[in-house]
Amino acid sequence: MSNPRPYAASLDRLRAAGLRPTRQRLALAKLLFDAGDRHVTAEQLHGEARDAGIRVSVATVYNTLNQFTEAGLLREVVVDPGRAYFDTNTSEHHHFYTEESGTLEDIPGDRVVLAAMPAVPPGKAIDRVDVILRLKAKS
Amino acid sequence: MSNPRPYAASLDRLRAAGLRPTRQRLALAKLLFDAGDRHVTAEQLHGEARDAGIRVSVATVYNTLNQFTEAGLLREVVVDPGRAYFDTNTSEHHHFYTEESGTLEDIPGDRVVLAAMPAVPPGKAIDRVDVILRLKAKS
DNA sequence: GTGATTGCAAATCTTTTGCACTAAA
DNA sequence: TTTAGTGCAAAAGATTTGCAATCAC
Repeated sequence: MSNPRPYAASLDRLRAAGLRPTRQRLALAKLLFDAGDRHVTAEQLHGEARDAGIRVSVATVYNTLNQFTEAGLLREVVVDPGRAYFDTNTSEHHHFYTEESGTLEDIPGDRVVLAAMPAVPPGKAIDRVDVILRLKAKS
Repeated sequence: MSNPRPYAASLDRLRAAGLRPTRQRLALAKLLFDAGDRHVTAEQLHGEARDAGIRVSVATVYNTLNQFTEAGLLREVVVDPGRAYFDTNTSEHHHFYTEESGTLEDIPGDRVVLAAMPAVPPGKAIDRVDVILRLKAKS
């Protein structure tokens, strides 16, 4: 069960992104990417690091999440004004969002298709398409 | 050009929504609904009220926007973490968003169709579908 | 009058920033 | 070494809240 090089994957990932593999970046990368697809807020990730015995400041968690996003390792999901979510799945896909619990869930990109693409204003191009299906408890 | 009852429409709107037509609610309603479809932030609306010579506190602008939203007079559009937009168009439709300028533009609901509706998690129902087409300057 | 609404300032929450200190290369 | 990265605390925004004063009914 014990892995002789628990940070090998995170190390490669950071090097490939051109980010210096520091202690805290390695630890955060491990928390983020070793568990499959995840959606986290800065506060959640900071709490997990804390629980795992990793000393990281909130500022560093924010900085790291932003750097990972810029490097293409993460994607920001906007579903709540005043709270940023980060998604480890950077491929084209969409989201279910349950406001009540603050839960995000992926929807594979091929399950949602725009049947008609509206005219884009002149001089502009589509950068990204976000589809959010907001859920509530069934009545 | 001068209207003998400039607040008549706003008055009816507030009464229909069950909101007491106070001075500030009437003034904000007029700013919001007399100019057709609009997308505003609390800060923008506060500035407009200020320019129009209406004394309203920021807190009241926030409270009013939230009350109008709860009453179904406005719809909140989430496109930016850390800034809430309110849309006077409450019918089913979607949005173009240009992050660079903070500009929102409506897309009629019938111009965007989801070709395949993904399976909704058990016990949940779809409350709303938000489609955001993020724009950038054409390269 | 009486209860809803407002204003103001303070409080809260999330995120960013400045700067001295630490660590990676 | 040299420079990037980190921690901390302070700053910055956006939004909410508590409470006395004010207004609609």
